[in-house]
Amino acid sequence: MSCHEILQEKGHRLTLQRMLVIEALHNAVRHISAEEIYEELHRRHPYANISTVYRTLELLKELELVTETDFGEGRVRYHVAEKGHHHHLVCHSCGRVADLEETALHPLKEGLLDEYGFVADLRHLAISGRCNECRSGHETEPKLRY
Amino acid sequence: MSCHEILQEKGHRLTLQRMLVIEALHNAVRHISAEEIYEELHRRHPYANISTVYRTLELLKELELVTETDFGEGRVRYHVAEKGHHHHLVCHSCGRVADLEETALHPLKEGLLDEYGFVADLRHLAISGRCNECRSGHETEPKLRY
DNA sequence: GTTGCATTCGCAAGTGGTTGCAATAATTCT
DNA sequence: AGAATTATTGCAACCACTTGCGAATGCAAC
Repeated sequence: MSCHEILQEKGHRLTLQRMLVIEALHNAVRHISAEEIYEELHRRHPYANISTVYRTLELLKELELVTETDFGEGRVRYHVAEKGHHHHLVCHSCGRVADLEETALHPLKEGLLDEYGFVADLRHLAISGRCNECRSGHETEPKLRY
Repeated sequence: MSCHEILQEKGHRLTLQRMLVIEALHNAVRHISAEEIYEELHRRHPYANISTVYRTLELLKELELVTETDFGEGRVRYHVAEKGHHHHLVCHSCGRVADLEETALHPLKEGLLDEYGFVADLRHLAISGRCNECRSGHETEPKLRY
């Protein structure tokens, strides 16, 4: 089911602004910022406001259609949930971002449920640290970011 | 070794502002916000500015003397590192915050090191989710917060 | 197609946090 | 103790994001 159908089904209105935000999210190669989404939106709808972008992102998060990740840039990035769940390893030395399979956190999740009865919401987590390349002294420019 | 000694040893100046920020952090019962630290500082040094608080906190973080945790309030809270390391389980239904021993994340940390050679920096993490009380329908007012 | 109405939007102001810069003050050297 | 040096501060402007509010609009009912 598409984002549009889910929005409509839950009683939310399908406005032009929302459709353009969803389109920008789908067209994004990797993780996109609110500002970047706004640029796309603004190009085709010059009167649109960035607060609408933030409100739409908030709605899509609640509906679990997009996930939000803080890579430590001072701004947050968004990703369409259906494109696949994963986490990230962010190196604070070189900025390199590696993807981590969702299953890597399943043991922790199960542990928290068994021990504390706590259902952890671990979606699109960014774990910061120091990557193998930087640790071994071969600091290189990372190829993949965000 | 005290915060004061560590600052001085690393060549940082011991200003009144810094001493008052450190004092506020040590006096805090649990996790304190920058605004709360600023109130303490302002009471005894009316010309002090909140940017100094943020800059001091940034410095203390770099020296690993304080940790920063985002409980999802829209502001971040700080805690003296030497008071003990732990993580937090934050319920997004009732706001209850439970402490989680540092060791609970050791298996994950070791796994990331073995599999990816990645040294994860997992300090004072806030894991959001739904707590046992809320899941069982007995939603109560939480006693402990932050 | 028109009407009615709740939802959504644009705007402007506000919040938490950061930053560039000139003035100030902690430390070092004499 | 006083002068020189340079880290640190206060200030003001800025950034990412949020919010209150009145105006606009998508949608449902006729």
